[in-house]
Amino acid sequence: MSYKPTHSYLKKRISLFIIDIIASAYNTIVTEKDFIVNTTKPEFTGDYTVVLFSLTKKLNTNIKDLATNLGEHLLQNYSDVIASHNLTGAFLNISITESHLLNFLNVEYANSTYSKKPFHGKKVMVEYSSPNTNKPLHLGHLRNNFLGYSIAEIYKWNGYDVFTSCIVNDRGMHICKSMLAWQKWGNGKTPSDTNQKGDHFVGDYYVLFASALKQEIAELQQHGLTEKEAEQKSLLMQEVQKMLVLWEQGDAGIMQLWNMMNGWVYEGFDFTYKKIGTTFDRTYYESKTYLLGKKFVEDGLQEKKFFKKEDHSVWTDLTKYGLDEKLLLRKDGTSVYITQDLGLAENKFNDFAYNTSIYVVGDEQNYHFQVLKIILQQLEKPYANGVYHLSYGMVELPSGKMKSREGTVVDADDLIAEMTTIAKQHSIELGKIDAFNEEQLERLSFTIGMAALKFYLLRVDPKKKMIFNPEESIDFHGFTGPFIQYTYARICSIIDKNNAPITADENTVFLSSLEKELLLEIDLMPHIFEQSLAENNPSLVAVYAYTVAKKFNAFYAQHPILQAENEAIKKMRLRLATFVSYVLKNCAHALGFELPEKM
RNA sequence: GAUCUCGUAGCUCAGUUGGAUAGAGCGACAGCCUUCUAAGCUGUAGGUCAUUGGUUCGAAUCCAAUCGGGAUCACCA
Repeated sequence: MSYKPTHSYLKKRISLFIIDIIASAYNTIVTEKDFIVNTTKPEFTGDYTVVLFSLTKKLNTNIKDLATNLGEHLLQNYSDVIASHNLTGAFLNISITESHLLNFLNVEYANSTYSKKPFHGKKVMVEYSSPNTNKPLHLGHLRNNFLGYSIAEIYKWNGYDVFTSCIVNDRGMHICKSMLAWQKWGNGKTPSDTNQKGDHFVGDYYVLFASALKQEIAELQQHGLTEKEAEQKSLLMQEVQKMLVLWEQGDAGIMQLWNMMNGWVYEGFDFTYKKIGTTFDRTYYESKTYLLGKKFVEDGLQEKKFFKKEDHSVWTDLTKYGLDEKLLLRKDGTSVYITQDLGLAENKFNDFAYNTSIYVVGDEQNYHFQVLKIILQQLEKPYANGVYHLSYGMVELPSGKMKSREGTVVDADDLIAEMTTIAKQHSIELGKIDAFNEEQLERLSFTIGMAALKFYLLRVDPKKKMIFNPEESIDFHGFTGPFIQYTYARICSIIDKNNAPITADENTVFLSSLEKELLLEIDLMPHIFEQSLAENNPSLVAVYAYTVAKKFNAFYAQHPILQAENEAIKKMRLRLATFVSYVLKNCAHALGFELPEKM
């Protein structure tokens, strides 16, 4: 009759019980996939429900016999967990014993790392953020950063050895564009001259180039050229291409310009990364990995896995995978995007010997990563199969895609500042933090604003695109980060106000149905984190944290802990509150935001 | 054109991988602050799950077609 802290949640244990019973009573092997265990709908009595349809078919028996049989065996063999059962239709509803739940609570409530898996040595590399050094970060990058950070934390929680990395796209055509623009129209100005963050400063020159190019192409089109022809004929584009070749040759002047401008950008990025709490175990630079990629292409060419066209460009034929031919090296010998990713994969494997390598990159690059994996397989790299693209949808505005050229980009720095300001206004209006000094208020506002922002971006399934309406500011009420924070702060205050030691016999306690629900919810935490990892989807954790917090608030709004009818119940509720606070804290940690003890 | 993807309440999103009468938040409306934090709680209204057909005990979920949005198919990254 004692609870064993196995972290094996009830839903799973019930499945295993049933597999066991069927093996002995029916002499048949079934697996967890042969039947379903659900949480029971509120209108029926019970906690978990086994759906019997598929089992009756498999066992060639009728529902009633099977239900009676299962029910009896459950009660006999697992009486410490199973209290009772009833059958409605083909749904076998099972109730969990109160003693099991109370034991669970009493053993685990003080376990601040409840549901955390022990280290098992499997290595995961998570690459995320991956900025371009030609423009500042925007809302889409924030989704990427928060996703990458969160998924790394979820892997850690599940016992993985995690190594985070960032690839900086610091070279290529787009970088040359902003360099050329600065060379032409910058008049030697620096970010401090215009009092701008470095990334914003450089980004402005990228936009400047884009509009100049657009104008030039429009003029050429008036002379009867198609858009594509115009782009090829464009003097600006030709200059950019020349600059790229010079860059790859290591031209001293170009390198100096490149280093200077990238330096400005990094300064700006560092500021933003620090704010949003993004860190990497290692930063890779495309400028340093692309040469290795070129070598791989040469290797593949030698081994006749790739082929060269008449103009000296190098390709691989992917038609047998249902894809097209793919360019690997341009005719002028310079490398393309995928070339550097080949080198990068090798570098990452040499540095970390990963089992799995996750790339957090937008879904517009699904094709790219499909191709990358195939090419690595063509090259017979041992790490090829571990490549996984964590593809996420774009963040769009109600009017459609964000476009930097049209000025419809939601800038990351601006948004962070705005969230902090709103949080501050709320805090002052509510008047709860009057005792705070200016610095504490600033810190709290930032913590709350960031939680709102992070939760907002993480609560949605990553693979779906999401719509952000700048007209309506991000909410601080309801299904939000601040709601989790609020609940946590309340619990802290409850515990704080009860210093008096309580001694009572726990066995006299009875759980209300809501408390039971809350405990069953907490019991599910290991399952949620496993699922979240299996799907590479932090939104499950966000939803979970909200559900737990919601249930806590719902019950304790009406049943005050400190006014409980007797000491035993008070003690039990304090323990439950503590347990909830740990769960919330761990969820928040996985989602990358802080929980203040007072707000 | 080809491939992929999405379509659920006025808006933003869930929906436990095929299970019972489809759920939250926001917004709207009605209540609740002399008792642990009202960034909260309780209630009401709001749905032909894009459409049509199929598969079966059972479909928002699987299959097909249609309509509608988006992405990719670059010597951009």
